[in-house]
Amino acid sequence: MTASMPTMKPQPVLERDITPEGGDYEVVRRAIEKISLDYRDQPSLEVLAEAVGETPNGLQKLFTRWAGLSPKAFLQAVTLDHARRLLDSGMPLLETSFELGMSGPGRLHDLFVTHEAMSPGDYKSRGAGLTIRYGYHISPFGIALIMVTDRGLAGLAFTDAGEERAALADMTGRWPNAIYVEDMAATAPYAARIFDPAQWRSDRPLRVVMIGTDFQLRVWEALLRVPMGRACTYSDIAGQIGQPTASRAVGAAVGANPLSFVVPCHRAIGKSGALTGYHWGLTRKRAILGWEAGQLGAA
DNA sequence: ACGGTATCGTTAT
DNA sequence: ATAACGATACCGT
Repeated sequence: MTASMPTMKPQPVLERDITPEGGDYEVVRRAIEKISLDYRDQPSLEVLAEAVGETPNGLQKLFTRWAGLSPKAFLQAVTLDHARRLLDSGMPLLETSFELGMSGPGRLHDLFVTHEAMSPGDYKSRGAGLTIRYGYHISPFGIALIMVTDRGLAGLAFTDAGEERAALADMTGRWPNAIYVEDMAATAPYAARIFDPAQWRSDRPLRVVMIGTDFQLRVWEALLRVPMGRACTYSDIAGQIGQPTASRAVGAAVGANPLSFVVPCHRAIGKSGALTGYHWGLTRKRAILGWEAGQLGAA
């Protein structure tokens, strides 16, 4: 109420949304919510359009522009069956044959990443001595909160309009001793390339810093090996890091992933094919998986 | 589909 | 120390 209310948030100024896909997400999100709510009765395009306040034609266009996938195809991509298919198709996924040291260049199948591990005991604890610059950017999956250090990308969170503050608190709470500076100019280049598949190339690897416990680091590194268009189970990862009975702990570690999307925690699903959960909302997980399916088709 | 239980890293007392 | 807590999985019913 008073003039001096430091917690009163200045509404973050978002980058102008030049790409249509970014602005589409709000509608897409509502459509996905509707779809997952009653996917059993396979809602028609008309019903869907009605629910999100678009014309059938408009929704069809918008959806295809966003996902590279028609609403109908997307609807299929959200079913249990499809999720199960993501698990199987062909070769064993988490082969140890990949060279992937604790810190050293690792490689993501799609987005290329070189990562540096920073376990809290190893470095100063809880981000002490670290300066983190952050900024909000429009992404295909809502607003992305991006955090960088001078060594590379350290955090990526998602949120929706009006909830930026909560996402920031969530992230800063993970490394409470770091110094935070809002600096959109520093984060914008990351936003631009992370969400544009055309820029995922090995000749320009994305530098990433992973801050977590040893266990978490092993889980996140395992995730980095899951290629786009595929999925693995929590117990797959447990087995792969040599602790086959720890699938529940793996779930917790996956949930603690500070680098959403870049470390593809959305590709971890239950053994039944159920999506089970996502820190930034199950709807977002569906959106990302569906969007990836569309990107694959476009290639 | 639902309920109980073994399991285990993390966080908070 | 220890208790509570999951984005699990498995076994009943």
